[in-house]
Amino acid sequence: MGKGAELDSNSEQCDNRLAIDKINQAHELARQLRAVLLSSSSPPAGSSAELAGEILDNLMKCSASALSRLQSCCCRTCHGVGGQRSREFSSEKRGRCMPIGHKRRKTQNTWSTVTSVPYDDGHGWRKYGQKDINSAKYPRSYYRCIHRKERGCPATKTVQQEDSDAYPPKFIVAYSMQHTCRSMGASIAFSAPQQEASFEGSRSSRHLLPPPPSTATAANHSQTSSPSSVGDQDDTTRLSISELSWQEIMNTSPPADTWSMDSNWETVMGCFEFSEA
DNA sequence: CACATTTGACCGTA
DNA sequence: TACGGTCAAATGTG
Repeated sequence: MGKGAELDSNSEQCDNRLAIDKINQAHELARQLRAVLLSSSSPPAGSSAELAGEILDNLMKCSASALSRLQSCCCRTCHGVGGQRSREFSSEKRGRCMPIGHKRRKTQNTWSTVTSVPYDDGHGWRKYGQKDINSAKYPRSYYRCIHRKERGCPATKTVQQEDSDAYPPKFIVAYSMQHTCRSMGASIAFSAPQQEASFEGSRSSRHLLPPPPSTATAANHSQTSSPSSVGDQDDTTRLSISELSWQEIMNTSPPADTWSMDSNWETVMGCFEFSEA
């Protein structure tokens, strides 16, 4: 109907555009930062600089992913958020605009990352299914936000171990829908101490310790993050460094004389704050 | 007992 | 019609 919707749509496009610009900016900054880090005399394996390089790689991957997602997503208002599924409703959704979560294959509005620590991304997840996937060696596990009930948070993710038997094993984590449950006060949970690793031994040097390799499927490590996990942050931001918890990144941040990245770091962080708004 | 996970069935999409 | 995503009863765990 009318202009209201049109206005909303326009303003959302504006927001998306802003988001895209900001992510682009962050991506570029991350690229520069990475170059600075890696150019400063090739760091020894396992050093903080190397770790930072890895983090930045992930950051860049995630920002690229977020970008493509934003650019391809034009239907958020159409989908809305917080869709509680109902079978009654599902029968009448043949139209183009069906509610989210209705057994639609999620080729859109999803983004993924590859990580060896798929269960420790700062959100609480509850497993609701597992399936053997046709072409995959390992089953895929399905998780949804633990706040789905009380807050109607629509966020879901799937975790699937890559076919390769590499060690540490890599997991493809595909996220779908943004968290709408971020009310736990946190912006970025630098200080959130309650977040326990989702699998044994993953707290210290989590980035180097994979879940027990496996035959054990992803599901076997599905002790979900505790509900009191680190602040529910918008995934666009949080995902960027999902492979390392924020507090760990900060804890491992060496002094400025080692990294000389103060300004860049703050700028990068500043860029990502927009998604909190 | 409450809550989380497992698992088979159901159903929409491609 | 095969495949993938979700539901919900059954089961496990503390």
